[in-house]
Amino acid sequence: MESLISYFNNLLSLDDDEKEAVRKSFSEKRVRRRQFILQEGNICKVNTFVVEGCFRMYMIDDNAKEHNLQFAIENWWIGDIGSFYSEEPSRLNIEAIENSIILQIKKEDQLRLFIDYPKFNRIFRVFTENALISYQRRVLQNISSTAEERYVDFMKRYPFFFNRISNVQIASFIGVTPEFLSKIRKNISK
Amino acid sequence: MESLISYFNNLLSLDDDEKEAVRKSFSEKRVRRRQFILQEGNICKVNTFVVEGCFRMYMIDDNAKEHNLQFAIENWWIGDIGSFYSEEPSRLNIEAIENSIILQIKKEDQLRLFIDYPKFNRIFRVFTENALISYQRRVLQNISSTAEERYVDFMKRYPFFFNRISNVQIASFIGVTPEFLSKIRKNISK
DNA sequence: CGCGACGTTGATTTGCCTCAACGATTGTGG
DNA sequence: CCACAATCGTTGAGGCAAATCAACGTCGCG
Repeated sequence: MESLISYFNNLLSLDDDEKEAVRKSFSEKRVRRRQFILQEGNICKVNTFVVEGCFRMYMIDDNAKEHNLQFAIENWWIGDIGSFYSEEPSRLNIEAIENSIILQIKKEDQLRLFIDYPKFNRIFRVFTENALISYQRRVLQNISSTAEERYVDFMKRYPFFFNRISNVQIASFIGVTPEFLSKIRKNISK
Repeated sequence: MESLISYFNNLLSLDDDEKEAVRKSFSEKRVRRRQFILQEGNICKVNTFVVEGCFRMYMIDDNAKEHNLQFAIENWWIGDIGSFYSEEPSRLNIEAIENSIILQIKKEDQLRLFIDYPKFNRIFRVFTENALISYQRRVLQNISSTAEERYVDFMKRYPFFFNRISNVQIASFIGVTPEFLSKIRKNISK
């Protein structure tokens, strides 16, 4: 829990009331590798902060293929924000890649936090802006780069995923097959 | 200006003070077709609301090819949010596709608005969330759909762009060449 | 009028996928 | 602790989606 407090505190310092509100609003949970915290068809009712561990969020398409939209490790947020706000069933799945510890807040508690402590409005606005910026960059990259360029950029941008996320998962994230990623890697290593 | 007031008012009703603050914070501008409101290398210092007209935001890649990241028409926002917040030079261009009328707010005025009238924090948070959701969907679509599926979805989602944005621009948005889009259209019309 | 953007078509090339096979590693249950 | 299954990473042959390049008619605009 204290890791979340200090995460917030780094963005915008919190007073004791606000810290206490955070402690009351979030609840801790442990999940094992391969467990799901969201499955397709369900409404995403919580926003999740990763204290320890690793997750992937992905969609299954009509041909039963999985496409990773996002990973999340320590101090990252994860959730289907579309389903969370619209309260419609999600098309996404969120699965633990490692045994993990998370902190979750329910929608109503988050809204309450925004009303009672406006500071969190600002914090979450900034957080959403940063996510938006990174998705924008990714759209641009998808429509303008080759698979090799996307892979090189991925490794440069997220070096800490090395040895933590398999190449199968990385391939799915950058939008190629594992076989082709293998050929890319072979090609680069020369 | 009143179109912006009623845009805000629809999301979260404004009192007279807040309306006045909006009038003071934004300034109106007219731009002609082919004029730029942001060019690569400059810092994006303003957030823009389109009152009338149409814009496209695009990147030029190393092979001098243009890639449209976003369009904006009446009641849409446009700007390079990454450059706006980081104050680093933008890699994007924003060009008027039609003669247009816009309302712009400078970064410092927007921050002031957030501080003086917290309601705008919430409004802009919601606006950013919606943008994030749509970029997420686009990333997923780019890594999971064929060009034809992306085109069909584009036309269904944005039917009001029909006859307003050329196929060259649409092709660039969905990430294909104009020649291939032409073949897709031929194929669909059967 | 003439020029430049647009939309289209065809021929060719290429980036990436599909399918099949294999050894190496990991994990799991008996 | 071993045996077996499952997942992973890799390689190769063949195929398909989309890019490239070139050409041409149309249209709006200066």
